[in-house]
Amino acid sequence: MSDTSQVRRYLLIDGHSLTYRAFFALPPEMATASGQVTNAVFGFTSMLTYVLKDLRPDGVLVAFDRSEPTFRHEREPAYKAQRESSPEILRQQVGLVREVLDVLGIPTVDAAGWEADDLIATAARRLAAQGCEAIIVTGDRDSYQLVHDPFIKVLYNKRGVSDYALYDEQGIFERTGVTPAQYPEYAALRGDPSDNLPGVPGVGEKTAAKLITTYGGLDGIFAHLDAQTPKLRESLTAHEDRARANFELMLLRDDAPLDGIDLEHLTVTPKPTEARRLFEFLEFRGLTDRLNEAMTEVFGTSLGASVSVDRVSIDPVVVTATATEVLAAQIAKLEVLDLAGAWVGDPGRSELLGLALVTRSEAAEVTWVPSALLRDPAIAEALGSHPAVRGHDLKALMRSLLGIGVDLRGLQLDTAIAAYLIDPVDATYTVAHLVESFTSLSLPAAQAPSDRLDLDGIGADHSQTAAVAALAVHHLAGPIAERLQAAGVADLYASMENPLVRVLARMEYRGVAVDVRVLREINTELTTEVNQLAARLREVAGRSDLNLNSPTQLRELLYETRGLTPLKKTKTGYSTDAATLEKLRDQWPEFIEPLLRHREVEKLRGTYGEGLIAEVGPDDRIHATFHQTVARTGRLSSDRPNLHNIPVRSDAGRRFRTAFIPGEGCELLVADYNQIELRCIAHLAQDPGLIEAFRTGVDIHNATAARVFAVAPAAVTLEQRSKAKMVSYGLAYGMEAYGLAQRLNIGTDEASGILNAYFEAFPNVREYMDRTVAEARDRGYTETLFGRRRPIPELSSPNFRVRQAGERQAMNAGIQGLAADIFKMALVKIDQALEEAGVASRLILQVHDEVLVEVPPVERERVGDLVIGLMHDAAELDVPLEVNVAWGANWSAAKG
DNA sequence: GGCTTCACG
DNA sequence: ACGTACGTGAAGCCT
Repeated sequence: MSDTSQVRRYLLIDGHSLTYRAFFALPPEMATASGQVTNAVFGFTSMLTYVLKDLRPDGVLVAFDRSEPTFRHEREPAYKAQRESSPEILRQQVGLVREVLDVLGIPTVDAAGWEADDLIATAARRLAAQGCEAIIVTGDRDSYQLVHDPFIKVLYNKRGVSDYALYDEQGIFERTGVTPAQYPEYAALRGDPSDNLPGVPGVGEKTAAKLITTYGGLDGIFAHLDAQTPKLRESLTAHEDRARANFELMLLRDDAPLDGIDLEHLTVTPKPTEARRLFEFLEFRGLTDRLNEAMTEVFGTSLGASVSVDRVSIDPVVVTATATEVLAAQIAKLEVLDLAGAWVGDPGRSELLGLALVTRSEAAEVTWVPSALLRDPAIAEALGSHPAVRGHDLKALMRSLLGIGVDLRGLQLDTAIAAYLIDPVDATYTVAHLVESFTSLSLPAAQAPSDRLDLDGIGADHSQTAAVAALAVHHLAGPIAERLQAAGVADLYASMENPLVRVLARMEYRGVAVDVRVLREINTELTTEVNQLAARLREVAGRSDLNLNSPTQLRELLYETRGLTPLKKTKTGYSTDAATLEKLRDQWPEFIEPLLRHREVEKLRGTYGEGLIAEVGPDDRIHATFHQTVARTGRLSSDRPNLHNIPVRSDAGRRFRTAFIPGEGCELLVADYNQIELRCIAHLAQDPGLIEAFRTGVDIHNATAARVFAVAPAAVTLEQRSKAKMVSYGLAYGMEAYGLAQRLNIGTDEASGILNAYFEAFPNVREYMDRTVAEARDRGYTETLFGRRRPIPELSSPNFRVRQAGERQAMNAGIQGLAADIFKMALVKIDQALEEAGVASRLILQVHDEVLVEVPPVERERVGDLVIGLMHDAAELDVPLEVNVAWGANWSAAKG
C-alpha cells in the first residue's frame, strides 16, 4: 500500500482517450464466446492494471466526455469524428469500461458540455492547490499544458496499451522544446494531427518551438513577422486567425463542475461479487488475476477474499470416551454438517486419513477428525444419522467411510452433482472451480511447508486441504442451492441424484466378485492365439518387425506396399478400421482375415484380459468408480475399470462374462429393460403405431418391418427385420440415409427409401424429432421428462456441420436422457427397497439399462419380484416398461 | 496429449 | 462440396 507519510498521489484518467487508444491497439476479433467484442474494454482494463501497479496511487478518478454535443468546441477530436465508422462496437465498450470502473469502485466523472480534458484540468489544479500529486493518464497531448512541478505530471500513452512516458516539466520541454505553459501556443502553431487540428502550414515541431521560445508567444511572433523568412512570414500572416482560434481551443478550462466528487477522498472500494460476475462475462481470466493482484497491492482491497481457515482444532490423538462423546454431541448439534475427506492417494480408493468438518462457520473453524476417531461408535453414529450433510463429491467419502463402519445417510447437498445438473456440459466440477463461479471468494494458494499443521507427521497438509474444502462447501451451499432452483432442477436433484449418491457408493464399496482363475485362463488362451496370429501375419506380410498395433505401419503396408485401394480417410491418413478392412478383405484375404481376428483378440486380451486382472482387489472383487457428473445426457459412466463395456456381442468376448460371479452363497440376478430407448421414443413422440406395438407386446422389430415394408407380420423376412431394427436404433441418434446405407451395406437410395417408409409408417416420430430440435434451438437446451437439462450451444454455431451435429445431439438427448432418468429412479428405488426389506441382497452393478444383484437363494423370489416391480414402475409412460430377468452362476449364464 | 480403434448401451 | 449415429472409457501408437 502507498506510504501515507508521503504526498498523496492521485491518478486522473481520461477514460475516452484511453478506451479509444485501446480500441485501435487490439484486434477487433477479440470477443467473448457470446460475441461481445472486448478489445477496447480489455485494453483499457489492462492499461489500468499497469498504471495502478507502476504508480501505486492513493486514489483514482476517471473522467469521460458527455455524449451530448459540446457547446464550446467546434472541432471534433479524431475519435469522435470517426464515430460513424468505428461506431457501435466502440461505444458499447465505453459503456463496458464504465461498468468495469463501477464494479472496481473507481470514481468517475462527466458533465454535460464538458470534455474529459477540462474535468481533469480542474481536478488536477485543485489537487495541486492542496499539495497533492496528480498524474494525468491520457493519450491526448492537450494535458501537457497542465504539467507543474512537483504537483502535476502527465503519463502519456504513446502507443499500444503498455507504452507510456511520464512527463514532468523537464520532460515536456525535452519532448516538445517548450514549457507546459507555452504548450497551447506551440500546439496552436503546429496543430495536432491526432486531435484533428490543423496548424499553420510550414510550421512543424521545431519551428513552432523555436518561434515560441524566441518571441515568448503568439503576440510576440505576430509582432515580429518581419524577422521571419518570406515564406514563413507569408504562411503565418495567412493563418494568424487559425492560430489564434487554435489557441483558444487548446486552452483547458479549470472551472469545470466536479459535482459529487470529493477530491480529498478518491477512494477505491471494489464490489467483489459484481466484479467477478462482470469479469466472468468479459472472460478476463488472466487479467482478472493481474488486476486483483494490483488492487490488493495498491489499495489492500481485493476483488475477492479467499476461503480462509481461522483455526483447525485437532482432537486428541488418544481417543478417550469423553473426547468422542463431546465430539459426537457437537456434531449432533450442528444444523448442517459440511465436511470433506482427506486421502493419501485416490479419493475413495486409498486409505482415508480423516475428515474435516466445519464446526463453527462464523469463526471459520474446522475440526479435523482423524480416521482412528471415526471408528468410534458414538462418532460413527453422529455422522451417520446427521440429516443435513453437505460436501463435494461425497460418494468417494461415503465409500471410504463404509469401510470403517460409518454410513453417511443424511446427504443433503453434493456440490459437484448439483453443479453438474446446473450445467452438465461444463465438465469442470472441482471445488476451486465452483468457488470461482458461484461465490466471490477464491481458494487460497497451497500452504507453504512452514505453515503446515503438525499432526504427528501424518496427513499434515492433507488436513489443511480438507479443511479448506469443507469451508468452501459451506460457502458454496447457499449459492448452489439457489441456482439449482433457478435452473429448474432442484426436484430432479432431490428426488433422484441426491439419493443416488449413496446407492452408487454402496455399489462401489461392495464391488463385483470375479473369478480370477477364469480371467487368467481366458487371458492365456487369448495370448496364445494373438502370438500365433502375429507370427502368421508377419510371415504373410514378409515383415518380421511389423507392429500390428500400429495404424501407421498397417497403413503403409496396405496402401503403399500392397497398393490396396484406400476407402476411408481419418485426420491423419487412410483408415484401417474393421469396417474398412472388411471391404478390402477380398483384395488380400490371406492377410486381412487373420488381421481382423488379431485385432479382435488383441483388443480382448489387452483391454479385458490384462485390464480386468489388474483391477481385481485383494477381496477378489472389482470396485469400479461410477461417475455421476460426466455424461452429458444424464447417464452414468464407469472407470477403473469401465464395467459398461464388458464384451457380449462376440463369442470370444462373451467369455469374460463368465468370470463375473455372485459372492459366496449367492446367485446372480440380472435384470434389464427391454427396448427402453424405443419405448421412450414411442412415448415422447406419442406415435400411435409404436405405442400400439408396445402395448400388444409383439416383436417390435418384426412389427416395424411389417409396416415399413408393407407386408404382413408373418411375411417379414429376417433381412427386413434386421433393417427395421437398424432404422429404429439409428433414429435415436438422428441417423441419415447415408449412415444407414453404410451400416446396412446398401445403396443410399435404398436406405433413403427405407427411412421415408419408416417416417410414413410412424409420422409422429419425425414430428417429434423436428419439434425437439426446434425447441432446443429456441431455448438453448433440451429437457427430459424429468427436467434434466442439457445445453446445446452447437445449435447456434455458424458452422453447418457443427450445427447438424447439435441437431443430432438434441434429438438423442431427450431419448437417451429419459432412459437414463428412468433407470436412475429404478436404482434408487431398488436399493431403498432392499434396505427396507432388511435382506442381504445387494446391488452390485449397473450397465445403463441393466442391473446385477447378488441374492442369497432364500431371498430369490422376494428380491426377484421386487426388482422387476420397481423397474417396471420406475416411470409412468404411455407404453409399458418391460423387464427381462435372468438368474445364473455368472453374468454370462444369466444372460438370456 | 492427440489420434485411432473398439468394447458396451 | 462436405460429411454423414448418440453416449461413454481404455489401450496402444506417435509426436
